[in-house]
Amino acid sequence: MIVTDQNADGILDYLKTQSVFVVDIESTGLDVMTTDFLCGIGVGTASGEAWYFPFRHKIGDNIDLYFLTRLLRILEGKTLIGHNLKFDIKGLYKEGFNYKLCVLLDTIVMARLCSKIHAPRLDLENLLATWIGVDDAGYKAEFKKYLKKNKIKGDFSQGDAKIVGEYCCGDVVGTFKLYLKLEKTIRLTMQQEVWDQEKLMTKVLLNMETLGVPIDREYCKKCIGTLTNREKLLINKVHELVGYEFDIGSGPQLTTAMNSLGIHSPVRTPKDKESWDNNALKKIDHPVAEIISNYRTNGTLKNTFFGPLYDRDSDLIFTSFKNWGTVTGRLSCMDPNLQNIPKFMLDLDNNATSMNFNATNRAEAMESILSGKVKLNQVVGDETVAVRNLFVPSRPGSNLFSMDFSQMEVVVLLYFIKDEELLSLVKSEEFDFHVFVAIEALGGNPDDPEFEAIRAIAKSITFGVIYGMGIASLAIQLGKTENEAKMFRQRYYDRIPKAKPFINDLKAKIERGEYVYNGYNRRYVITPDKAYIGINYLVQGTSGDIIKENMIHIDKFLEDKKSKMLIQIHDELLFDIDEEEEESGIVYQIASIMKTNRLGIPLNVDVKKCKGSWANKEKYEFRRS
DNA sequence: CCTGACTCA
DNA sequence: CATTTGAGTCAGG
Repeated sequence: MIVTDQNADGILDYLKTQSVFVVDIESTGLDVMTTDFLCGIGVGTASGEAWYFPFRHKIGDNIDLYFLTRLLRILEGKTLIGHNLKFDIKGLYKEGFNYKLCVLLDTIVMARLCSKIHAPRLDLENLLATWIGVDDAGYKAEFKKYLKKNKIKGDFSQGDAKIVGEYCCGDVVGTFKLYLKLEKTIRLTMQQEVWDQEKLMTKVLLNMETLGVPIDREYCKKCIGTLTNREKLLINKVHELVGYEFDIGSGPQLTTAMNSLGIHSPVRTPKDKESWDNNALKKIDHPVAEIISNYRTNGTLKNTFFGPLYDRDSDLIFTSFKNWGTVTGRLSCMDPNLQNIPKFMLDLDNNATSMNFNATNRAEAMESILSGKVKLNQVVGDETVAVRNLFVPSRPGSNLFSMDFSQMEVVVLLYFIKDEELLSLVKSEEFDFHVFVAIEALGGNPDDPEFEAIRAIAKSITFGVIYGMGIASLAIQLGKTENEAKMFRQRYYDRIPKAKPFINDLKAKIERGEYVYNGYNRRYVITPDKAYIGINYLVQGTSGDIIKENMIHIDKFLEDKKSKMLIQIHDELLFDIDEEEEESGIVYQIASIMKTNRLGIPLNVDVKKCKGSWANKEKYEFRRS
């Protein structure tokens, strides 16, 4: 039902008597934290009724914004159900809504918990079709036709208030049906524990997402200039070496160019074409290989990181986390993804060698500078190009702190296989598991100059085991033959005798068709042909749920503080810490929370204070109050 | 093994 | 002609 200025009072009076609501906003687009804003709100109650409050439609009747304020006051502190609810709450938040006392129940998170497939389609239309029945989603197709006919992309304010409103009410009613169905399914699949945690996570993530992550746009702009100029140099260089101009980004053209130089790749893609990825390039003994590699790195930094961050036109970056994005239960992060910010930095010192040109190439590089194609002072600079340099404290009185678990997945694996000896060793801050394996399982000697290489093998095997890696991929990873890889892994299993039986039991269980539950009772449905993957889900997913448990407690702890939690990167949390609160020991207290989890897994936390930016981390010694 | 973003075909 | 899709590549864990 569409709300009008005439009936609004009566409807609001009724809504005031309710405690559970379904909400669904319609907006001008998806960037509700920045440029977009809501044009109407759909609200439903447990009775199965729904009302649409149109506020900013270009066609049809809107109601007075005064009713928006009244509606928001009614919704505050109540239980709100929604599909991808964080989006809707952010839209309301921009209108002055305070969600802090609400209970937030997101059907998209519930749907992921209930899904039995690897990559379920979690849009409302699909979920209604699978969980409720095809007929219930029919109104969606009808509405899509309307959008197409009127050339409406994502801005629903261009749609008629009545038509958009009826559609929105359909979503609201559907979402409530879906909620009831999924709520029951969660109980039947015995995932109440992990669902209880996810409910709280929705609000924690909202707190992070509405805060924004501050960046240094000045530095960003500088880096884009540097990278743009360096890109021109690198393209010229490749073209000179090949002898003609072409698009380095085009696979077919690159193959033709390389072949014309008599170069063939030792590596093939899955489609049996010549592969030119970094792994292939480093095996090619020709100057062009390194230039292409540098060109790619340059392009990645410019096109994936600096450019898009700068284009957001703001000193604050608003990301969105997905607590429904992965099979395992980890978070993922998008628009922008702040979980894959490069750790490396590009060093550009004051001459052409900085661009990794060798002696002969340097002369030619200088030539293109001298010929005026590129000005030297545009290319060089004493700044270092590091994406993490962009991430800076929110204000003069605060600093970024990075806190990460040491060898988290290893410890979680040890917990599952119940290796008491190693669990007690791993409690020590100094204990390095990979060194242990290198010595005890692989017979390495720490005084041997080769020891670092042996440690690297140990590390690869451990990850291989945790990832459920087959022997073939392990061999590739180690750069050894399959027989050698098999031998290394056998020694590993010999020294950690509980690992193999645990993994085998898990596989057998999956092959019998049984479901796997992680440490927080998150269910994994794995088909027998993918039984090897169970160990990965268990370890990665339990780790993901541990840090979620920590985040909920940290969020609560920081509620009345100036310090804020900014980003999660799987086993790391990034904070903006107020200097006075730092003095009174807040960092120690956060670390203590992180060391505690309901499974009693003994995790150590590395604390680093950032000097200036995220790129500059120093080990932090606690100052206890 | 788990992700997301960009580019070209 | 515009839009969608898959493949390839690369950043993180």
